[in-house]
Amino acid sequence: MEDARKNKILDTAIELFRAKGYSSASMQDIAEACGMAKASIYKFFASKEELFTAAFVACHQTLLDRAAALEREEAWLNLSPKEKLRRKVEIQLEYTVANHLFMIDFKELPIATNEHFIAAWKRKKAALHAWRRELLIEAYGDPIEPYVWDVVAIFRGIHLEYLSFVQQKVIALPMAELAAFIVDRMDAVISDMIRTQPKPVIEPYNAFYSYLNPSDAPAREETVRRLVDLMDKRIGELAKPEDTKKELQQVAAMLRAECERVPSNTTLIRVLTAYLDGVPELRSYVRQLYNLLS
Amino acid sequence: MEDARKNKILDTAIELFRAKGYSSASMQDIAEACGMAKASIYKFFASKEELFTAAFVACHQTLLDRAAALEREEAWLNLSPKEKLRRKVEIQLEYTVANHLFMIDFKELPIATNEHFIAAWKRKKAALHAWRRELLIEAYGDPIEPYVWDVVAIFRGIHLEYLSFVQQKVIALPMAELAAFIVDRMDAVISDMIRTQPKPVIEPYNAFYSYLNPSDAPAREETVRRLVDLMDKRIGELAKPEDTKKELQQVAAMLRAECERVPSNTTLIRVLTAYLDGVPELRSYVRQLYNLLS
DNA sequence: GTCTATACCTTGATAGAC
DNA sequence: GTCTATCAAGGTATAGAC
Repeated sequence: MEDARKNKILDTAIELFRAKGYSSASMQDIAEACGMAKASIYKFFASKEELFTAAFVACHQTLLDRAAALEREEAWLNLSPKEKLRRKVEIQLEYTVANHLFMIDFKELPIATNEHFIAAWKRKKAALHAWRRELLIEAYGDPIEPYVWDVVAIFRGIHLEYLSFVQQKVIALPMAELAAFIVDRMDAVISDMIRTQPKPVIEPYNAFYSYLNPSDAPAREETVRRLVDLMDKRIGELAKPEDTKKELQQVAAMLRAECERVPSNTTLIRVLTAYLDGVPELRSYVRQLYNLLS
Repeated sequence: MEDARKNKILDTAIELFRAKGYSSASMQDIAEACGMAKASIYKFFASKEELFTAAFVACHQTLLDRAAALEREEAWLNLSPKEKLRRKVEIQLEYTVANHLFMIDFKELPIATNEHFIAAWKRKKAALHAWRRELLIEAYGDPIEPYVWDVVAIFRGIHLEYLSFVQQKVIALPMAELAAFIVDRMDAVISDMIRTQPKPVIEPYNAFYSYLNPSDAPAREETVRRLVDLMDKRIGELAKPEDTKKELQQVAAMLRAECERVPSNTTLIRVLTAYLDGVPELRSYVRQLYNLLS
């Protein structure tokens, strides 16, 4: 049976990657742990990167499967929205504790440049992202729609931070209680947002494309455009003579045009931003613009 | 001037580590970027790990320095507590954007087993952690004291999550506004916690253990002191005869005295802790204490 | 299909001329 | 102090006998 052998390699690889990380877990280690020769692994997986990708995908499937199974349980429909949310958070906590390696940023890993892996990674990331959006909408309904990506971000941030404490084994609490605690905090954040209606930070447009595709060119251009719009608006509010403001706005317009041109003149952009940087009120805009363009 | 050369290596290393990560930035790369031979680097830094540690330390000093500088500004005292908080959050955001590599978990890196690095890492982590606690206490006052570590955790989680969006260049907002947004969300979480008084998840005891670090001598002494205090208090709450508790508290006092003496008698410490370890309720304290002292 | 043995490469680190 | 040249270690991946 070749499948059995392949699965054994995969399971062992998952275990070792989890324990030692990508770089430190060598093919040699995995082969030894499987009780076979290194060359045999290469009969099933063409490279270490492909093996890791397979491990990554297999691991991620688990969470979504478990969440789906939850909804098929008999008692599920009788639960309150909040309790449903809590249950799902609990599952997510448990899953993430076990699969921490596969949840973090892969920026540091050599595999972060492997195209096959990146494709798989993005797919899973998007699925998780959409799933989180779904469960928050289910729990809190339409009112959070305008902020939903901010809500997802805040939820994920809190979740991951507590997770690191769990990882350090300093939380003497069952995951069920931790999940309840997190949900209570989310309650507070969300009801406040619904009441005060702040301007969302993460716009749907960005969340949509960028989470999948951080380096997506059109998305970034759109972001730059919005930032320049904001800066333009801010200039209008400055306590300065009208003609000064007019001039600053012209500079902003030139900057905007230059950013959209392909290829853009980086020297001109530098000069224009340097000019705007002279106005203290605009400095933080300019800085963020720099960040976007670099 | 040897210092100039050393600094050049350090700056280049920081740049390359930031851009490519620890593993992918080779000494070869760094040497080439410096315009010198690889062997020359080894005249200044004994190993790659030491170079990385130096880069890490140099980078971290910046944030705390900048925060300290902020407080010396003239207008500082006239700001409201909330505005002070917002300003500090802004600085932290800007700093963290620039030094992302040095802020993440190093679990995946080979350097995570280097003792020198771990010591430096923990020291900086503890300093940042204490700083965050400080600024939140300053902004919200004593009422948050019981939850302060949870508040810090939630703040850090939200902060890091938004940071990843900044990193992905999808946030069309100056850091000043993002900081204000985050502070508003923290407001909601905190006033809710003050109102509902939930049981904290992260106990001060745990916070010490995970963040205040054994390798930093003064910090460690303080940690030990607080830990013994906590243990002393716990002894007072035991359901035991008064004279038994009295005796246990005497042992704790001796332990405390011995820990503060330099050099301390490790055998005596072992004996004292072993004695306290006989009381089940104190066992987890003893274990952590042992950890701090090892 | 599975093993042994090895080719080949990239690292970090060093020796030794200048 | 700085270079060139080189080493040793450890990694991925493969060739070839069985």
